[in-house]
Amino acid sequence: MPSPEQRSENDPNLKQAVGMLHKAGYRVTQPRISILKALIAADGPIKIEDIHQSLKEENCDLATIYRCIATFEKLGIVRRCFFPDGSSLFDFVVGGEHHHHIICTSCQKVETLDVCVVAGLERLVHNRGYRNVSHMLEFFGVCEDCSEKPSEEA
Amino acid sequence: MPSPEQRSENDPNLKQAVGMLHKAGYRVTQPRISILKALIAADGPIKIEDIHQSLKEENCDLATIYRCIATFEKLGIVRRCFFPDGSSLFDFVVGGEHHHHIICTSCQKVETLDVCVVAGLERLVHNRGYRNVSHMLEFFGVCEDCSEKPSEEA
DNA sequence: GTGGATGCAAAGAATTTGCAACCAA
DNA sequence: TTGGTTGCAAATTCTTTGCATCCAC
Repeated sequence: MPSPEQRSENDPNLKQAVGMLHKAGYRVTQPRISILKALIAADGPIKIEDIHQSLKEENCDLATIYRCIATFEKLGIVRRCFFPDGSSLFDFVVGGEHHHHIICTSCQKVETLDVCVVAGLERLVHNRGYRNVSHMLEFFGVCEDCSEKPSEEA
Repeated sequence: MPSPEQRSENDPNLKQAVGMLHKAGYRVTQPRISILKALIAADGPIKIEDIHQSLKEENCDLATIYRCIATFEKLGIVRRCFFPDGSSLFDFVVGGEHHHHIICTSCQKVETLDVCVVAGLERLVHNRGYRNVSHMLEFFGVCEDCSEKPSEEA
């Protein structure tokens, strides 16, 4: 029976991401693998700082994480998304369907919304003469748990 | 014939925003009016730094701009939106239709997209138990001008 | 007159960069 | 072997905060 360690080693999405690095001519280093695993384990958007926390055993430098994430973003391995306060999160998108999120503005819980009606609109943008079109869509709201709870500051 | 100065004084959207400030119990100060005018004049999303630039005659402090924008955002006078690199822009939304943008990832030109098919989806999010639902949608792409130009670094 | 708002300066947070040592290919 | 990558530390950039002064109400 594979340990969680082994399972994550064999994760097909990890393999695919590593393949993308390799094919693009980037080196497959220990820090990069660790960061990819952290992104996959997060199973949703995650903050740079949280990646750093989850990698404190590996002693991976923050600057390295910023540099790797920038590389991953360029290769389309991760996608940047935003909290309403402007902070950035990164979402591992290899091997998954295009999707969006619902972010609770109170507890910051992130839920995945597995529909995307917007993709069709990209065609419209393309017709306006734009190339390499992409989009970013996030929903914000107060989740059920938070709205049932009486406000802390009340 | 009114000068541009006078016209902006009488802008109904400015008046409405000022009314919102007033009704919420905030003071209507010179810096706040100047910042609102800069936002309106921008006619689209604008960076904090650009507001600061356009107000250099008024000698308005950056800290003041940050504080005012935060107030405006809370009152729904402006809406935050994002460049793909994570930097924040602010869009004056009083008296306008809900809309989205197409941002050129090359020259950073911002175009307004006057359709919003997403509003209907907010209902879906609401049905999941979320309250105070809002959303953020931006399109990114390389505009016609930029894709016709041969790349600078080529 | 009075409390909220501003300007200034300093603190804090987030992100980037230079460079020598390191290691994946 | 060798150039891409990392860790460390310093630099930059972005944003917030404390506080005395000021002004909108």
